[in-house]
Amino acid sequence: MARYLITSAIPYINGIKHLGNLVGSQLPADLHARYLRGRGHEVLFLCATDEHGTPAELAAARAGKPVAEYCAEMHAVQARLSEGFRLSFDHFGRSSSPQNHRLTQHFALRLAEAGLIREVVERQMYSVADGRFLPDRYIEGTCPNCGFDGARGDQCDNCTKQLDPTDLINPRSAVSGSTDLELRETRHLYLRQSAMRARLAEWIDSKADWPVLTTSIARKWLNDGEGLQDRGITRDLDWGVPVQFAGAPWTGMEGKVFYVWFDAPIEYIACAQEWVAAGKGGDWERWWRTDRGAGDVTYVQFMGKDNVPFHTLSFPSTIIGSGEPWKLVDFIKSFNYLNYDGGQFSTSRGRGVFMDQALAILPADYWRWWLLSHAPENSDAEFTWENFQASVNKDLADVLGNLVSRVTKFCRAKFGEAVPAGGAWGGREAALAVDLGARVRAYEAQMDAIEVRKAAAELRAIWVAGNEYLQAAAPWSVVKSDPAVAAAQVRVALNLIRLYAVLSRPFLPDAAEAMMAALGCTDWAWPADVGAALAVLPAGHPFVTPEVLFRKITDEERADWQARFAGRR
RNA sequence: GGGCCCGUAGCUCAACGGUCAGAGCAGGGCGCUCAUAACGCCUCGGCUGGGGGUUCGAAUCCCUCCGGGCCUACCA
Repeated sequence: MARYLITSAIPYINGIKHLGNLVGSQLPADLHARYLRGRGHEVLFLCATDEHGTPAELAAARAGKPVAEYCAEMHAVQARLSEGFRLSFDHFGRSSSPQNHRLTQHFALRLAEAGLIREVVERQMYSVADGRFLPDRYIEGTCPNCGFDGARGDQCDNCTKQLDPTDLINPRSAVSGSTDLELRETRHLYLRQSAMRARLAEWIDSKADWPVLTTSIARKWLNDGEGLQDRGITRDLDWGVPVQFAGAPWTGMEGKVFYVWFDAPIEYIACAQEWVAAGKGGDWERWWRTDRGAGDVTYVQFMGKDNVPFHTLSFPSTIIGSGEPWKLVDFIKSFNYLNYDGGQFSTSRGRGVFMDQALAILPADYWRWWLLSHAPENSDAEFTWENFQASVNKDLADVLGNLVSRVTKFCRAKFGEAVPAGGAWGGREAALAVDLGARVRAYEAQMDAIEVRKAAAELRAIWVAGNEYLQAAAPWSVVKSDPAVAAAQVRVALNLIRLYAVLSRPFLPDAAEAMMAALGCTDWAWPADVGAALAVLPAGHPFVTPEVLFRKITDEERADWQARFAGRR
């Protein structure tokens, strides 16, 4: 039994996430966590909401609420949706927690003591009317290059030219529209990532088994131009972790907070402290401090590709730079983007399916199966309703659901609702055990490697093997001439259902529970020996014929949903 | 502009430089009748985006062109 620490990139607080966000981090992280638990390992699976930053403040303002109140409400909403998707976090924390405040300030202090913090005076756009500094992208104006009127201070969306806010003609605040803007001097803390470059490069180079997506993005930032740049880790905002605190080695930082990307990864650690504070665990240090027992922990992070630089460079700089024995990530699984029906998911335009809408249409398992079996691992993937309908109907309803249905109903009709006695295994049953044994080992290999699509394909093949066996054994024919042989066949088939529940549980937690409940079984032991696993349910063991596990999606529904989610939420 | 990823069957995707490029879905045929008109078997389907090169051998490595996507440091 090994120990695994698993974190999912923490979703931003300002709204309900869409299916692309879900499949990019939380869902595959949950798959991995459930699988490892199923194998009997000790797992700590953490996630949280990322609550600081300008967008949170503006979203709260739009909602007419204090930002703390807004974040508390949205955290509850996201927590509820996480439960709806059966995301099995051991704790779902908040980056605004007191634990994260303390820890973020602690890291800043340690980094300063290590000489890795420097102060920089820079000039930022200040909006007098809004009473705040504005990030570049919150300044709008006319592009000096193409004349487009809606250009942002960081880039023109029309001609894609990189801009500085001062380049814009007639600049205005994107928040209020005010043109009363001025450049003001402001002092900020920078993390001297450049000083860590060689060490980070060596570390990345040692990770030969990481996804190309992960290492190529990291190398790009390490080597591009003049190499890894120092990064500002503070901002002129109210909402966040204060930069000026008792014991801080700098002065005059009142009114500033740490940049969200500094404190957000630290929340991975703080979340473990929250987990203890919530009474769910007794010791967070054995997961995070290599001097307190975390030396044998395997730490795996899941994230979308946009998060990779922060997890491969910034956060490791923080961890390593502290000089303290914190656990460093062992494997970073990153994902490409999921597109929606020929374009991108769009929160602002309401294009695509969002987590709340998805659950209002169909139960979690339907979405989990499609999203995971189509996870954007090697390139961007695309959600289409046709594909979704085909996968759900074929894989879940026909191959798995119908198998459960045909076995239990046949048994009920011929032998009653209990595992039938009599007969013995023949060559076909032995061959099935051998075949499934090999497939289960292949499935484990893909799951161990976090090859999500390939694991899903292997699981499906395991389901299909059950239908092949039934077709070849044909107990509905055999029962007429040799009921004892048919009984042995049905006994195997009923045990197949239990085996499939155990194997499918990481992908389909609810369906797995329903299958086990129908069988009246609570033995979730992972099948080390498939032959033995096919004899767990003994003759005479009662069961209940379950309801339909997965219903089919009709053409009418598909057309309806297609129209409903095309845009304008 | 620079960098990275991708391009394989109608669709979604596999394939450490090494049998005849494979699966699922869709299409066609046959079988079965326990089951959610479900299941099984067989079958059709490819100039691996184009062109050059390296090699005994290329989907795979190199060059180039075409097409798609992403990143480019103040959105997170």
